Amino acid sequence: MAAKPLVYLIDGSSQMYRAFHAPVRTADGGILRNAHGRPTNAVYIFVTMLRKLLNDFEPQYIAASFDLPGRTFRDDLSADYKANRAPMPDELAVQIPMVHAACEALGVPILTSERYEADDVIGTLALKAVAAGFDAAIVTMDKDFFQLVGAGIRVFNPRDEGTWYDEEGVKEKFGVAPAQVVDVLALMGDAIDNIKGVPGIGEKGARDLITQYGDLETLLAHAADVKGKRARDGLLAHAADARDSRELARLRTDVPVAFDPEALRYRGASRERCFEIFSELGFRTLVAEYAPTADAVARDYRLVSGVEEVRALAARLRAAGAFALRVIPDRPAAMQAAIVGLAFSTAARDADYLPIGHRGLGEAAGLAAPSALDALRPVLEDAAVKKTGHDLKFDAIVLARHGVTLRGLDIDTMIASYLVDASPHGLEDLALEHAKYKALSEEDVCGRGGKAVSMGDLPAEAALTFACERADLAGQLGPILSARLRDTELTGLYETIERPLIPVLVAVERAGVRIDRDELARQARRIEQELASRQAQIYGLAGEEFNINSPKQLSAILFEKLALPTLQRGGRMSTAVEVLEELALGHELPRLILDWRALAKLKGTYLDALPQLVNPETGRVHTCFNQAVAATGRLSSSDPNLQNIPIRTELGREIRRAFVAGPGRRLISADYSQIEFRVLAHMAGDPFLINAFREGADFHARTALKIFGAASGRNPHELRAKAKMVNYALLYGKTSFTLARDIGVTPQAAQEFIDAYFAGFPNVRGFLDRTIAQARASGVVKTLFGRRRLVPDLNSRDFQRRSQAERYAVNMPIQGTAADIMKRAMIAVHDALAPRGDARMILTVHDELLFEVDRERVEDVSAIVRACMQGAADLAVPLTVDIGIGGNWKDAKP
DNA sequence: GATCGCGCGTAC
DNA sequence: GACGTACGCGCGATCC
Repeated sequence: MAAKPLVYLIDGSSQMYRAFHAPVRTADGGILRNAHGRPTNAVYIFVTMLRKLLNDFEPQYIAASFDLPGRTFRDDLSADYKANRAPMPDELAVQIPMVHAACEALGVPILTSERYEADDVIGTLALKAVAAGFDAAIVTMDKDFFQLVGAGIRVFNPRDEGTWYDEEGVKEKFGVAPAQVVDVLALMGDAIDNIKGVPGIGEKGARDLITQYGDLETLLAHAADVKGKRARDGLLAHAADARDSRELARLRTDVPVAFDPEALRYRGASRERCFEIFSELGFRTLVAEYAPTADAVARDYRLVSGVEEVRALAARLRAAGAFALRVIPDRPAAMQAAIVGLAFSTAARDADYLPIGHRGLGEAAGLAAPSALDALRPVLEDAAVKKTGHDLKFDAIVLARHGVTLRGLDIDTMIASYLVDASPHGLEDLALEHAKYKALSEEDVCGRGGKAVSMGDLPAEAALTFACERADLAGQLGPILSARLRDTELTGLYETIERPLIPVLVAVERAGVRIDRDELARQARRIEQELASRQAQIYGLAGEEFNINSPKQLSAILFEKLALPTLQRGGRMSTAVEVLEELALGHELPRLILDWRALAKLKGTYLDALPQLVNPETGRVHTCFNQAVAATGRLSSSDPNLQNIPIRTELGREIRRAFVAGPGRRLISADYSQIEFRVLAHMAGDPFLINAFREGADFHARTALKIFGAASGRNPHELRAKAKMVNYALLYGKTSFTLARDIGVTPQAAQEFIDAYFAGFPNVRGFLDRTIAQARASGVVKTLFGRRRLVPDLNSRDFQRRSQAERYAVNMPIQGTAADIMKRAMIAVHDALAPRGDARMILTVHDELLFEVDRERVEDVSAIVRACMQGAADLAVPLTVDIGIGGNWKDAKP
């Protein structure tokens, strides 16, 4: 017998309700929302479920049924029906039209009824479908539907991997046959829908009684024989309620709705509609999936081969006066990559690809790199010919390593996009946002995971479209983002700080830092011994061996086996340092764990990792500075991160001994002193703070004096330490609660410190209040140099989101202004040192610059560095710079 | 076997 | 619930 066609009937309203209440939270603890702050969590989960269903079962017939607002026949049956149900939350109600739209877009027809609930529509259609020779699958998590199972009808619960229920499944899950389900529901009632049921009978009792007596009428007829006084009394007194409840629980199967298979035929998703509504909803991965590809767009992407064609290309680039480019590398690290090819675009949907390093089988493995680059060098190095790209620093570094100095940098679309809005700004994201189509990803071309190959392993023809598209898109996006910069008054910031910084970072990354690998190896050996001895002690105290690095295993040992007090930190058994510090007072083991962890961290993150990142070409470590990551405008460092090398503990600081100057050279470390507090003093215009800095006073001691008074008679060192913490608390928008925990006083006392601070510095309070008020009105906060950060949540009703936004709002202008100043200093220092050739900048760590300098030029260079850094901004307070000199980074710290 | 989120820890 | 900005390691769950 041929299988009958199967129709899927989705219980839309209940699926949506459950999707809304699913315990899914975003990182900030709120529910999912789109860019406009509209809640989208229920839509997201519903859509995920629906797509999985469509994907897994490829249904031929499908529909989703939804309730409409308003009375239904059940309200007429019982005045109390659903009286206990809270009204639908607004945040769910606003998602209903979006769920409907998503169903339509995905090709799933929607069914509603004025007078009946979605449940009843589904019940009726299921029966009619069976009568018409179909099988039916009811997609729901609601147990009420078990009553319909049998004779071609099954229930599918889409939760987790999904579960199918036939008659046997219902018996197993619910304990009775489908025909008995209504009777069980009638007895047990439903508190949420306000179906009364019978007092004294719960779920288990109801199931047992119906199993024993077969059905409700038989049970009621024999009510007097029922064992158990409560159940018996309940049945005798509430027979009528039980019968009424049964009618409420019974799904109607006579709703006036026609079963029209053609109306229920799955229509397939509409790419355009899905792209449109998922864009509106802000579902990035889905937007990417349904985005149009560029196939439909007519593009002229050409492969360049032969010396003549390269010369012609160079001439065209020069004639154009400006172009977009992309270097196609054989690996992601700029300081190691070889050039596989170069892509150029001088007009939208038009690009050339010059392959030079393909090992593939294509006829054009490419020109020899030197001759191709020689032909292009004049135009690449000509500052009068403007270059656009996406992450120009990368192209510039790779080209520089191949002997070409990229000049005439114009628009970097990655940085421009980041300045406008720090949300994702990969070229593919920007293509979707601005060009409205899906760009080829490297994965599309090279494969993903372990099977991925390098661009260089592909024939040139295979890389052609990808490469040309990179340059083409950058070229198309350039003017768009340039206009966005103008609209947001960021052109000046871009042109005076971010763009000139690119060649500085190119130089710093290329210079790299010399590493003493022997020193690292010595330290690693010493730490290994320490680790081994502590490990033995730890296992001894624990009474068994376990993985100390596993928080899970560790908490099992500490809190279960040794039954140490679980100092609650947010309900979870944390093994974080504060917790272990406290436990260490009562037991020997936590201290050993802390020591072990500190040692393991040093070894794993620094001592073992750093030597592996030494570049074989240069013998140095070349970190990558990312100019488009940090929300405040700071630079970040990765591969390796050289901005978190230990300094606070003596043992950690030792690692800095391995960062050394080359022969005949010295390291100069130049730190801005208290730059963020100076920025605060300036921006707040506080006369007392400004004077403190002008007089060169000890800043924290001065604040201590102001907020605690001179007459308190307490230890001034202690007061200074407390004032320092209050100062930092202000910078980060800390609350009295956390400040109290940090400085070991009550929250009330901490609040008094904060109050005293604001009383002493009324301008600071005014500045912070003003910043938040302006941000609330405009949605952005700004630094002194015009850098901005979006803070959309300042008007959120959610206290937590709002408070977080307020902390962002007060912190960003200060941290960001300090970052602006440092960037200006870097440009100035670079410009001053570049022509000399006796000194190079090799690191930047937020308020510190590190230089490697010829030994006999140290004094000279120190003076230049100091002058450039101190002159990087004209504030109401002086900027001061502390300088230290040494053969390694540890000794050079002032 | 690769990937990803989490807990934790380092810096400023 | 409670401190801003980053990056990276090891673990272990999950996906394939």
